Amino acid sequence: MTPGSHGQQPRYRQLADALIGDINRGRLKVGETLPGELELVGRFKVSRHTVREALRVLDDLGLIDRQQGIGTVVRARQSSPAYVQSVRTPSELMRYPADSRLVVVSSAKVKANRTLARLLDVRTGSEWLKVSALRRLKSAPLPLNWTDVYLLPEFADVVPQIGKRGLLVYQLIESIHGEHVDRIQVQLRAGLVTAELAGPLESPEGSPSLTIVRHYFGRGGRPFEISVSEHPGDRYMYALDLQRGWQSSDTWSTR
Amino acid sequence: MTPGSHGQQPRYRQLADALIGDINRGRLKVGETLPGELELVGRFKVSRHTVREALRVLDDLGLIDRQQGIGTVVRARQSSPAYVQSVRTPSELMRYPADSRLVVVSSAKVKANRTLARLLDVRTGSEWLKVSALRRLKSAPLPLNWTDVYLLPEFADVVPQIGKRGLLVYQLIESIHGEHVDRIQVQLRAGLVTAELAGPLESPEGSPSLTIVRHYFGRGGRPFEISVSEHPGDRYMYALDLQRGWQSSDTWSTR
DNA sequence: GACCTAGATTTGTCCGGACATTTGATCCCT
DNA sequence: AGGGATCAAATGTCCGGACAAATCTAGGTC
Repeated sequence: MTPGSHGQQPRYRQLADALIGDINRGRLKVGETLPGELELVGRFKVSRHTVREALRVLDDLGLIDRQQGIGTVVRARQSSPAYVQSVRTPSELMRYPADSRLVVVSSAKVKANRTLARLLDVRTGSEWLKVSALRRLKSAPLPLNWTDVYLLPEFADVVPQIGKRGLLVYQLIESIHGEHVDRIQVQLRAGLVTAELAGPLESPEGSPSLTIVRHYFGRGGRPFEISVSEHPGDRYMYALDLQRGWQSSDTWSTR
Repeated sequence: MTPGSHGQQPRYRQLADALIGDINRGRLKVGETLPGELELVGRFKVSRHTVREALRVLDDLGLIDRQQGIGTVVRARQSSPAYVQSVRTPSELMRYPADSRLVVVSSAKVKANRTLARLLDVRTGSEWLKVSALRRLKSAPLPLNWTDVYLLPEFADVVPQIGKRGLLVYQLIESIHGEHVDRIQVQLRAGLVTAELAGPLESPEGSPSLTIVRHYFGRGGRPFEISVSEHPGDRYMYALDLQRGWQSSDTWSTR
């Protein structure tokens, strides 16, 4: 193995690539054990450190399992990509109960500071219109959730329509501005009801809350709307129902 | 640093934990440069290899950036969720990170009392085999989640295989018993780390936790496996990424 | 056949060393 | 003031070695 020349990969990467190639081609099969470290040392004329660095690359890709005393076992032919499953329709995914109402509480222009930029995964300093709203059910005394919607400022004129036409915010933007949602990214994580939201949500500060962050991307690949919702734990559950065999009727799917 | 005693962490992990603690506490601040490798060698009386192994742990957690000629810069006070789950197919939906291990902690027969029956959405009085397990990431010092798996008693024989063949529990049942998953229902809600789980999860009691309940239904429409997982809030984020236009290659879909 | 022990195999951890590469700072010359 | 060369500092890569720990297998004994 001869690195050191210009543009050549380090030895450990060359070895990693060779092993990955063997696995991808099926020469090394899932379930099989790789040659031991010492054997690879002999075969490729490199140090054990180099071999271990190469194997670590495969490990990071999820292609192999290493275990002391046992050896290195192939466990996937290809590293798994990060993609998403298909659902019926985004509107169904986003849907709240039919009898719920979204009531805008406030709106203001904000510039994304470092913390907000990280939360929204946008550029620090970028400007957004922040619309805060409370969703209530007619049938329930307590609010369902609190949502902060961040819009590109050019879509400010949809704010008066929010909660009024039975459409979701991104649908209002599609309807009024011709913007087209190409991709939606949804993140769910555990949060807590903050002191600030305890009042509006009528929930004890510090109680559990389900945080859902949604990014709506247009054709150009940039997000034009981002929403952050807090759902007190006892009032909201996010559910998926998967069934083998059904083909989604919508054109939404994983990419 | 004195490892070698029973149950003690390797030196590189002790050093990693010390540095992580400094970063989490703010003693090492975001944007600051860590002491160089040679300085850490001198300060902690370990080899440069050990220092580099420790720094790799921080790197894997997303806490630091290392660059040749510049140094090691702190870039996050806390690690981003240990795992962001984005998926292509339902089987991937159920998958956890490539380098995670599920370790069975206990198993016992239980009869569903009223509370459990409601949680599991099963009949009160029905009998289940409850298997408790902890999932850990190789690359993360803290456990990812705690899972209670409830199985029909007739599938008790798969328990010794759990965590051993790289298969999910329902796949073990399919493989060993010919049971067929026809439908999976996934529910996400906000929870809290209970007193009981604070120890095993190494997370403060009362801190937020993402609860995921999964029901696996067979052809007859009855659930044969139900799992309840608790993920401390700072270690897990559930993500969906939807894109218009692509057709899923799998036959699963929502209904 | 079951059990126990010893040995072999394999990866995990740790050490010390050396050189390569990258980056930034400093100094000198024009 | 600007540009180039040099040097120092830092991480990246590679080597060889040693011992620890985990696992499995073979052989012997009961």
